[in-house]
Amino acid sequence: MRMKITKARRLILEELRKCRSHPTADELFRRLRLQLPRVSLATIYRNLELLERRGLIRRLDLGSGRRHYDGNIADHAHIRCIECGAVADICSPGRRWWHEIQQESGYSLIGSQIEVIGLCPRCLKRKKGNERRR
Amino acid sequence: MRMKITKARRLILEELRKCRSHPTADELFRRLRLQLPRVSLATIYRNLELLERRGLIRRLDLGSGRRHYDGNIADHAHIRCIECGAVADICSPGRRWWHEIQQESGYSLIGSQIEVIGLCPRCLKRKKGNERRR
DNA sequence: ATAGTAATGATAATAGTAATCATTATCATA
DNA sequence: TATGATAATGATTACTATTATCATTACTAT
Ligand SMILES: [Mn+2]
Ligand SMILES: [Mn+2]
Ligand SMILES: [Zn+2]
Ligand SMILES: [Zn+2]
Repeated sequence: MRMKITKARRLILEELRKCRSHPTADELFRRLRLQLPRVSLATIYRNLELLERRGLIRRLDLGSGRRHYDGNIADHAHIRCIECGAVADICSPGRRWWHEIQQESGYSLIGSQIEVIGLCPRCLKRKKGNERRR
Repeated sequence: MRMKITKARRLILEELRKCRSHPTADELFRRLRLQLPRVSLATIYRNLELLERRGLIRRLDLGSGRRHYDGNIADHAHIRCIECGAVADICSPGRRWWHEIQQESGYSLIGSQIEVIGLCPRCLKRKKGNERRR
């Protein structure tokens, strides 16, 4: 089954490759409607699934209830602010660790989903300010 | 608000500490009903949330659609078989990496959720067998 | 034993994602 | 460029895991 290049598909991939914000399906839907007003949310989901299966994008199952999508398929991990939800890139733990777990677990490794949770610099600052004020 | 020790709560924690299989809420529900036939699924969810907030268990938001729970709160990561869904323990990447990302990202780190995906030894074997047969 | 209140069971509500289906758009071929 | 096969779409519904609601029950400090 070959993949046709449709307007929605092209725009979704472009948007994901352009932005660094790891949007959800709904965020992409709202952005895409500006250029393609009649697009359906179902089209967003279907294309995200297809693009992920083709290895053109990454799907992030963070623990926030909604999935995030990433146009950057280079090896990297993510950090999410527990306060504002922002998702940023971080570097992965090294190849060393990867080989270790492959040896120890006996699994054949396919991919990884590594998320670190914390407070982003902005929220950290705000929280500290609030504490001082009390 | 202090936490009362109820039958359901005690049994959930015992089951999670005993088993190594990282069950979902529904799996726990079915197991608990053998000992507590009138228990409600809502009770399972409420207790899991409470126990997680108290730091007595861990909640795993893997990319499988359902959450898994872990009675082992020692520092470790997880590996999930993409074929059969089995979730096993692996060791975390080292403290070194943790410090690096704290420095580089500027975040104040709280926790991490690290999942590696692959094929478990059993599924790997089965798949190889099938290929040979073709 | 009792009073105060946290927890429960039953059930409805929510929300994100997936499925359905008639219609439309894409694209290899002529 | 026109055509035909079929992949993709929009609109809508269905599904499923989790959360909220609320009257009733079970804990526990006194
Ligand atoms: Mn990223
Ligand atoms: Mn574990
Ligand atoms: Zn933040
Ligand atoms: Zn397996």
